[in-house]
Amino acid sequence: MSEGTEEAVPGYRYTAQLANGIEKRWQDYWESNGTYHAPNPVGPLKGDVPEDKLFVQDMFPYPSGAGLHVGHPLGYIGTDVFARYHRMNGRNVLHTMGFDAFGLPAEQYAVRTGQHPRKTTEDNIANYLRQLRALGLGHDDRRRIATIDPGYYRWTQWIFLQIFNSWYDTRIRKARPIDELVAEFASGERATPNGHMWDDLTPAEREDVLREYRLAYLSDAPVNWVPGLGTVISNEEVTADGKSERGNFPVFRKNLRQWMMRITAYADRLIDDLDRLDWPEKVKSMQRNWIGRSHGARITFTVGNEGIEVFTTRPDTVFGATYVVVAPEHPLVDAIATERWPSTVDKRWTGGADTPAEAIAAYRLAASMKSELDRQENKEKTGVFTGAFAENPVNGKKIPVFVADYVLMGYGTGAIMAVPGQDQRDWDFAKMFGLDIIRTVQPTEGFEGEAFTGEGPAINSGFLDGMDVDEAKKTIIAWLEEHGCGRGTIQYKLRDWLFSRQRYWGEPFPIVYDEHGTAIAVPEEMLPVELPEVDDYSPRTYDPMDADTEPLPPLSRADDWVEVELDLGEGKKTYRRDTNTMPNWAGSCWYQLRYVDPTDTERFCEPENEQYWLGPRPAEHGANDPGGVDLYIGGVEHAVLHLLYARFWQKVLFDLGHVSGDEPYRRLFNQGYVQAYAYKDSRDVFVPAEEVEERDGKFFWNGEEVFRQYGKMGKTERNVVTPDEMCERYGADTFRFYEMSMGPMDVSRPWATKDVIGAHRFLQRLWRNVIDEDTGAVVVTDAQPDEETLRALHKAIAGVHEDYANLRYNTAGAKLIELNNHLTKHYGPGKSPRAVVEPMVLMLAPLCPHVAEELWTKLGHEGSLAHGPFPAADERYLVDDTVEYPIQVNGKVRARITVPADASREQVHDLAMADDKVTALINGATPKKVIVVPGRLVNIVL
RNA sequence: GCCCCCGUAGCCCAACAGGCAGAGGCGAGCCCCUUAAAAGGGUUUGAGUGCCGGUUCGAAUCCGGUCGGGGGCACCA
Repeated sequence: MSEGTEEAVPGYRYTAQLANGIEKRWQDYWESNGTYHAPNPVGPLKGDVPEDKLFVQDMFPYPSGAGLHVGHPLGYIGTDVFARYHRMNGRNVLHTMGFDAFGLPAEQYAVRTGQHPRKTTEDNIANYLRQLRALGLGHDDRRRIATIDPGYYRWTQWIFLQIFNSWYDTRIRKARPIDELVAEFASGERATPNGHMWDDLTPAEREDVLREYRLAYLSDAPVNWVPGLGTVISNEEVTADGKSERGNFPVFRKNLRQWMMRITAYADRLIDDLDRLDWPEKVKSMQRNWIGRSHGARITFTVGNEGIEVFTTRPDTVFGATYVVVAPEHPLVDAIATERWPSTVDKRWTGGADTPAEAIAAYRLAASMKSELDRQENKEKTGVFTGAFAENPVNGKKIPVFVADYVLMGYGTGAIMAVPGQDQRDWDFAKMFGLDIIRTVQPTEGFEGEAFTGEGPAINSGFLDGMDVDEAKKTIIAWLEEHGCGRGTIQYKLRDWLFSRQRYWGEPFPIVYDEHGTAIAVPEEMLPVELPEVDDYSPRTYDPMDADTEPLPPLSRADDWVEVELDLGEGKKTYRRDTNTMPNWAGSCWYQLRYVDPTDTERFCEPENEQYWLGPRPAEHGANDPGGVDLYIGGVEHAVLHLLYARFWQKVLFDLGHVSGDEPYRRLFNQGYVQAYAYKDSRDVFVPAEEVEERDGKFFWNGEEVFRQYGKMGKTERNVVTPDEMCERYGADTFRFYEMSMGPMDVSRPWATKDVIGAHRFLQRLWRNVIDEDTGAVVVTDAQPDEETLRALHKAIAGVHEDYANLRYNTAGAKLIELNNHLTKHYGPGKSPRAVVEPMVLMLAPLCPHVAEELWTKLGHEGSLAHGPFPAADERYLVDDTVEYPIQVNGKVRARITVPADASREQVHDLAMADDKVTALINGATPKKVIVVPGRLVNIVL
């Protein structure tokens, strides 16, 4: 490179190099001055706290080895801009970021390399912190946490014990300490399940009773076992096609003793409280859907000496039940199946078998071999007759009982009454097997479909005839209850949360087992139960298809750790530790509470601090305010996992009196994704996106045509762009400005490196309006800005205020560009009035904090602008003296008039009618109508 | 199959509560600076809002339908 190249660029031009210097300097300044430290009311972080506070939170990241790409910081910068804006307006703003650092990738990396997962994870965190710092995020670094820190997971374990040691009192719809339940049993106020006196039960027997109540409990129910991963997973982690979300392995239902969380106890509150949250409708509806509350009835159909209880959401259609279906796994199937077929049996019903027992056995076998996917893809109805008939309790009609796999054992009672007239699935089955169809709801006029699921009057339904669906439901439920053959009930899709995993890199359970295998809580003062050092981090994994395998957790091999001598009140005894670990979600269920009081060693969070930052504020947010983080930004992918679990924990803690609000996140916002183009060659292999050239709408790499696709940014796709590169090429402020100006926060958009230059040029132009590029001197004038400029300034202030407050950073940025362009055009470089430049710099600060700080200092101000002032708009300059009205004639603009802003409607009308072009068009006729919209336009209708 | 969101200039996006379709950026054209170049400056250019219909004095905006894209759920009784 020749020396001449350098000469061309003025010494004080805002180049990437200059920006990088400024950025580094301000990052150091902020750090050493604790600029973003937010004081707490009490405790180690105590300080003067203004009443006006704001808690902004990002969904914290898992620190992956790949580091951040340009998509990740979109939300982080978004929260930062919001936080900075409010901080400049005088609020006490809590904004920080920690790490959700337990998890599979670190463990798998450890398995491959023998490197301790803590080492890899901490290295990755260090790299993340370096990247985050370079972006100039205004985090309170005293509040950083990582879920893997023993000082953090001590409290995760503590909360687990709170949940373990409590039960849900359905009478008051609230969790209570388990001791209070024990007291009820002991006093006889509540009877034990087998009728024995509480005092007569052994400790193990008592524990068996309590297990049915505890909100965290051991269960032997069927769970999702993934041999390919060597662990069990929760329902929420199983994809729609029955695979594991991670690894995409087959999932098998298997009975295993596992930890469960009784989240179902909270189903109603989790649904009902959604109405009190300022969340995207989409997320709310996903949660409603997942919890799946449906109102209906359970009705008993007698079959010989047995009674089959069915669940239905349409008890009003019971007169139209023409058969009953039970799931293949239903426990009553064998009891009700008859010895042989009735003589008149329909051939289609027998599955070709000689007896019902044979038919059922063959059908069950076939059903069990079907994968989840088969069941879903092949919706052709199948089933066999049991030989038995059930009696419909409302009319005594005998109807056949079938076994069919379109009824699932896991939902409702595993049995249904089939009403083909009003249910399409039943219709399909009835057609296939030649069963009766009775309509019990009058279809609407002209209805041509099969099953009718709409509203209408009841028909063929005895005493229900003529009633609408709602009334018929109420009436029949009352009838059923009166006659003792059914009752109204509510059914949920939500299942209890499977809470244990067979992994190494997670929180150990603070539980030990005595010689009877009874689970005992580790006393609080012995927390945290730390992870032991092991030689082998891997769980035993198996052939992904091999369902007949058992989980073998890595911790179970740490013999010295598993066996532990403790004195738990009975003298020193040997106990065995629980060898499972908690799922990845545990640490993120409560981290907002720890951000509030990160260094507290006595409690997970002091009540004063919790109330200040997270407590309900009815005065501000209405009487129903649940409290919680003021703004929580993250992707929509956690809609039913993290966000449901966190709400559940919060409610338990609230019930037990540990927190003052019953929701963790008052306002949720889903940011969009930054996506990118990727290119594949003719062999379907990705090529480096950066090296692809576009010619005439086609794409080429190394002279060969390649094909473009749009999607996520990733290593595999070879299209990753990192913030590091952007900072190096343009500086962090340019990167921030560009990323925020790509579009509104909630919209996904394609990354376009070539567009970044626009943001950079803007900052260069703005810089040039303040600083002489050759000398570095400040060049603003002290002249009074003219009227027009003041109007432009105050209009910008008003607009930018509103845009920042509503997360419309793209338009805020545009207004700043507009204002700067006005200065350039109006005054020329270096001649802008200080009175306009200063507020402009302040308004720029939330988006581009480094360059704003630098200019603010150069303009002669001491210290940081992080805490304001933020300019306020002067109303006087927001209204114009005159307004230009377009005059429409029959909706088309034909003329324009300029009138004083305070002209009355009549004056505008008269002036418009007097306009030459208008009079020419009207040509003496009387208009039918003249519409004057004040401040907008005039429309003359001829 | 059911439910939700989105379609504005070559591209990314604006347009308050129906009122002149354009704020901003990229690109493109032209000019200036430059030996040259561009991560410099200036200036110009742009679509009638996917499509059809309705309501209205007036529709990108409201309503109905349709096409295209994205997402969620999916035999949940």
